[in-house]
Amino acid sequence: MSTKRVEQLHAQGVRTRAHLLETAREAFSTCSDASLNSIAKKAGVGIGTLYRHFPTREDLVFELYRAEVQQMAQAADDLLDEHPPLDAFRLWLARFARYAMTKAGLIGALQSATSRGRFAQEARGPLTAALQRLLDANRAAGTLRPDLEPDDVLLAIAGLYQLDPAGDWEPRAKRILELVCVGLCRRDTAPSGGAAPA
Amino acid sequence: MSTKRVEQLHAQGVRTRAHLLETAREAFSTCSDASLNSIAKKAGVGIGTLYRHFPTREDLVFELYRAEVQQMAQAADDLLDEHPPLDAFRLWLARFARYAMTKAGLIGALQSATSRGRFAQEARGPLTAALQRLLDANRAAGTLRPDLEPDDVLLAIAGLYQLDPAGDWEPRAKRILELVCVGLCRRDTAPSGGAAPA
DNA sequence: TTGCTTGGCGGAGACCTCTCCGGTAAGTTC
DNA sequence: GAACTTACCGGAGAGGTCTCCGCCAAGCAA
Repeated sequence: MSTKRVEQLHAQGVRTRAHLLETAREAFSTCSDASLNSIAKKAGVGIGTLYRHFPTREDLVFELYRAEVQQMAQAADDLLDEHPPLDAFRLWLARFARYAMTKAGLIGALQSATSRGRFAQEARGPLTAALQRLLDANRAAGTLRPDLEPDDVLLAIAGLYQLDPAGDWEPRAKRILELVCVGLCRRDTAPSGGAAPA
Repeated sequence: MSTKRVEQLHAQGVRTRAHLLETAREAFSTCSDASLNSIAKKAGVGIGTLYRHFPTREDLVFELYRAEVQQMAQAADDLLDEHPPLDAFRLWLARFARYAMTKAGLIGALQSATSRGRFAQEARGPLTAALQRLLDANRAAGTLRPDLEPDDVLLAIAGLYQLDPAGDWEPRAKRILELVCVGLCRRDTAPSGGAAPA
């Protein structure tokens, strides 16, 4: 008994956490708003255990999609490498929309990320950093307004959160993003063409 | 007993409803997210009664602010009378933001109004109608993009819903609205000045 | 060994939202 | 006025979220 459990000193917690995550991923893939209660039950742990590992629903969801968020941040760099700054920015926004709408539950967590909560720190970190790089590149290229902050962008695209992931969100998302892009462009520059500066 | 109750035929329901509304207004003014439970209790009615009168929280909140919503719709006309279309549009958005942030609970109801629910119909009715008038006037004046729908605007300003009414929301709201306005303007028109059309 | 500390665990319980249904009283018909 | 209809009322109960606390076992010190 003692030898068997040698590696399980503190490892028990790690395993419980991993198991919880696995169960949650499964549950969310079936039903995007599965109750935490049901997840704990399905994982065979008490509800208290779930809550100690993930104090809020957002914590759990974010943990589940941490990789996706990182990937989203990474995508900013990739897009900047392969495209002109403004195009990169636009493509990134489109990808952001698709990720948010596609992954069950991510949208809800993302929404609260714009305000408070642990998710706010952890998700906004990579996200705002990525946005900052995009904005910097565009500032250098003179394509977007020079006074923009990542938070402005995050707030400007908040309309995405109102969309119903189960419905026909794509055309509406496209419209929103288009509007936002125009709003973010330098006033003396045409949004996609090559108008003469003032 | 019978004479006393003459006017309470069906009026009992009306009175209960009014009393509920009164209690709710009071409760919300103290705590913007008072529980429906506590409101029913404070009003001295069963929770079921509250739910029959107001099937969802939004129904209750909307009823509370119905006058404000009407007023907001009316304001669109007033502003159009007194200002050029674009200014009217901007002033209206600013007022919208202030109303939404100021009135406890309205913001939450407004948020869900962009999607589904009874509030969606009832609040969006006046709101989208007002927006439609603003958009029409601006279309005629050539100031805003001619292809805009009220829903686009409602979605574009959804960032407001992320703001914390208790915090320092004003500068951020101002930034959002400014961005949105630029995005909604005709591309060949400067947002506030008089640039030459292409 | 024998405590003592500490991380991890489970679930009772407080409180909430929302549904459903039996009871009751107002109004109606005969 | 007796029976019937219909609105309205109250609260039990299902199911959620989240907190709190007692329990256990591992690791550590004497």
